[in-house]
Amino acid sequence: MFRKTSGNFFKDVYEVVALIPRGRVTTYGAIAQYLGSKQSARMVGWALHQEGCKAYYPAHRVVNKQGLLTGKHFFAETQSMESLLALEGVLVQNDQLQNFENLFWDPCQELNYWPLD
DNA sequence: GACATGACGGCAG
DNA sequence: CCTGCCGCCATGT
Repeated sequence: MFRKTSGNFFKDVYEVVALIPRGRVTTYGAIAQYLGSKQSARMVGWALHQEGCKAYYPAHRVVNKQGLLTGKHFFAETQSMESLLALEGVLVQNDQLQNFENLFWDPCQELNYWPLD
């Protein structure tokens, strides 16, 4: 289940993102850590770029460690991250998540799995 | 097959 | 406090 990166990195990212509860958000680093490679946060963002812009899954719930919407630029204006998040009750101001630490959803914690690290 | 790049993050200077 | 570099993995040229 917790298979490491074996070409399924995208799949794993997709899987984790899909598990993000509505109205909550997570970070690239958190997902990367959950996948066992906390240092490959870049890959997470890259993975989202592959399928994220298609709006097939809530990529808008994934932000950077600062709670900043770094990827909003890749969303269509009609479905901007801010709007989508706002619909879920998540307040965003100037690309910055409000009350971010309270909305933060850590897969390692919520999924009851802690990497051996 | 090699080099450059990307929605990041942590640490060093 | 701010700037810069390295690491990580997969994709594109």
